Amino acid sequence: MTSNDTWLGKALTDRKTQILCAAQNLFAASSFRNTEVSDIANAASVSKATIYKHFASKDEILLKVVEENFQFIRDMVILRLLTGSETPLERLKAAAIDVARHLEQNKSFVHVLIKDAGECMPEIQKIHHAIMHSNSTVAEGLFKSLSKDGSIPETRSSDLLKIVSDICIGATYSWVLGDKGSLVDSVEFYFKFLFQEYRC
Amino acid sequence: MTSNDTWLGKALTDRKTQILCAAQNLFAASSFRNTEVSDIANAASVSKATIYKHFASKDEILLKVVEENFQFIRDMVILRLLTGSETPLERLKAAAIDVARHLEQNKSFVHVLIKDAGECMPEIQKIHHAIMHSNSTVAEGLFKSLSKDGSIPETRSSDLLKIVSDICIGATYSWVLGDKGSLVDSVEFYFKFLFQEYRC
Amino acid sequence: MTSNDTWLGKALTDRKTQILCAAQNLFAASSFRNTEVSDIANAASVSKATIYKHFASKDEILLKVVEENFQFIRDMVILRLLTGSETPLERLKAAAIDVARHLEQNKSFVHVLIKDAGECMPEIQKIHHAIMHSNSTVAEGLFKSLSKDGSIPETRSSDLLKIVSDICIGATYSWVLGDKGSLVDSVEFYFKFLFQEYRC
Amino acid sequence: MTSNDTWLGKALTDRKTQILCAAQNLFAASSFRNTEVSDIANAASVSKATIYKHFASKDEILLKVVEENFQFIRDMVILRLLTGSETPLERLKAAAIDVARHLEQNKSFVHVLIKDAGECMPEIQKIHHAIMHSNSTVAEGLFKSLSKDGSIPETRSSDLLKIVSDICIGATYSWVLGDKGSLVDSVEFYFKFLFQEYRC
DNA sequence: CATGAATGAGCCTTCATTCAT
DNA sequence: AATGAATGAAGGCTCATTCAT
Repeated sequence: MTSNDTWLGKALTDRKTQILCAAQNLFAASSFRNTEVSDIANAASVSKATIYKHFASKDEILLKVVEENFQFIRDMVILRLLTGSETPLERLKAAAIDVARHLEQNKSFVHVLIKDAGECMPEIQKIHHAIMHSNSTVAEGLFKSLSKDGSIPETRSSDLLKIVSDICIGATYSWVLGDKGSLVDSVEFYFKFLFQEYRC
Repeated sequence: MTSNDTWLGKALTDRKTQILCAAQNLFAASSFRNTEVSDIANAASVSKATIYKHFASKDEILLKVVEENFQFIRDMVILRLLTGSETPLERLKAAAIDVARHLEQNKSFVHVLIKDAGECMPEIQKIHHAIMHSNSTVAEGLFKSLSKDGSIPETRSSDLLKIVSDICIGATYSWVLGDKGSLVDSVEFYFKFLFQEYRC
Repeated sequence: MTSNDTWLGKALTDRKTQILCAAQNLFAASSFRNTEVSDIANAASVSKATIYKHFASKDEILLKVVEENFQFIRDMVILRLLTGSETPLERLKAAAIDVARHLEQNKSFVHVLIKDAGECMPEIQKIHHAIMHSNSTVAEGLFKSLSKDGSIPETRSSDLLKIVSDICIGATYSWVLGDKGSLVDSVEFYFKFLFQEYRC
Repeated sequence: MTSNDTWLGKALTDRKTQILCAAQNLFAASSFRNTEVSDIANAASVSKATIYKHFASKDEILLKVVEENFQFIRDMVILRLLTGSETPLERLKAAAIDVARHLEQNKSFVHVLIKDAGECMPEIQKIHHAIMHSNSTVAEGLFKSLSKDGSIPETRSSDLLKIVSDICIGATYSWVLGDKGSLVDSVEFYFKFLFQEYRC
């Protein structure tokens, strides 16, 4: 959980972390374009020159914010998919809910992602690809698990990943736009809807 | 398909339409931030001053691009939902596929929407709200139709709208990120998956 | 007197006069710099293009405003100085008061003159020179009159003209700045102060 | 005389003073309108951005030039009026001559004042009012002095102030227009003419 | 002749970035 | 290492002026 003195699990005593955390909040509150480097400097209580000691450019700050968040989430997902004694589908659901819970506690990152997608399309595409394609750790982990199992015979496992991924993306987008409700609840509902109650 | 001489059904002989069309393509190709007003002027074969005769600011150009596209889509959806002799669910599917087809032929607008979401969040939220809530024409049209029907007894119709909406948003996002495949196919697949083959 | 349908004695049915009158009022109300040609066009109820049929540039409009006003005033002064049966000093006073009265009824011209002096320094200098120096009609007229007379023996007549001129300029400047009081009264007071009551 | 390394008594080592001094000279040489911010930057040997660190806008530069000059002159007048052992009238004359001498050494400020009066009318009106009205330090100082004295029984002291003020304004205006002669000499001449030689 | 539409040159202002201290 | 001061490159916007109708 993002408390007042950590960001993605890192202590805010670290200059770099301070700057990234401040930047994320400002980008979320207005946008990358409308946030000046001096705003970040003020919010992080450092000088502009200090920022340029740690980051090569304003763009790099955004890049690092996105990279570190994505890395954090990927680690979280992989850990959840590959460990535990539940069925593969249950692990997928658990991973999705973990991510949803994390985003719910880091809404500012989602805002950054949506508002400034244009500035970090390559990063977004990279992780999207990394999750979706079978030569990625995430997808491989899931597919191997499922192939051992017999739970989803009618659907190819790559289709399943896409369905879950798309509906989670949509749910997240809606959640940010609507600015109310619980993302975790939405994701849980969708899993029930897709795989449990409404299915034979 | 968007031919070379119309934009959202309007003739490109109109100066304003020329400018909006050029702007949309440039915003999509790079981004709002990285597009200069003079680029738009060149692309639309008019002078900068002419642009400022038609729009109060650069921001307003983006706003109008988004507004006019949304209006076009809304009209398309409403028409499809409220007319025709199919069942309500079939009409919802048809509307979704119409939108998907339109977006597939206007991919540049989707790029603008995703890349520059931060610049037009209010507009996006407005239409999202307008579609999702029962006092809107879209939602009312669907709900009334469904209540007359008995097709989806287990699910509240507002849930249905949210499911379809979220999965379409997610599909659209993925489609743009992946930069290949057909959005129409995705949407058709999801409708089948949700409501036909895989259900009892 | 500037009534609603004449400007410096010319009928406002004439396009050029319409434009000059409108321009003078606008320049006075804000300033040359802050008045756009389109403002003048609107005020004169003509199009911008029509203005450029009558004047080569915006600068020329200001020039003509100043020139025509100065010409009008010069004619008025000369007529008053050279005709009439009063003593030369009385005629000088009468001329000064005539000018004061005219300016009081054309305050907008004084505003233009003060606000936009920087744009028409050459014209102002030209008339200032024309009035002050003995090879000008004004000065010659006065000097000839005074030399026939013996009224101001202690003062050279060019000094007298400068005193009267300077004090009238100062009075006019103050009158515009103070935005109240009567310029005619001021000028009359100064003539009394300088030449009658307070002198032996 | 304004030496090369001070402006209104302030060292030109100060950035703000450098900028104001450069601006005053440029405004005087051409005009506010025709002076670009980059001209000021070049003349002051700083960058445009530095100018905007010190002043909010180009307009503010002109405002400060006028304000600081007026403040300097007011202080000079007040000091001269209120101190010294001469008679009040002599002190008024001395103050007027001090101002004349200052302006003669700062002709560029007078040029600014006359050329760009339209841009700083409020400031000009403010100081004119401050000098002329009895609740101002300047006027009060003079009036109190005169009332103790019996030197000008025939004239109300506020009339006196207006006469002196107007004739000095006129003399200054003429001096700038004529572009030759000494302002100090003019003012001395007028004081003699008004109060000494020519009076009984 | 009158005009609405179009323009291009140019200005003010901003802001990411650097550097001397 | 940290900073305050300085900057240059660039962009949004304006407005006097022109031209086809």
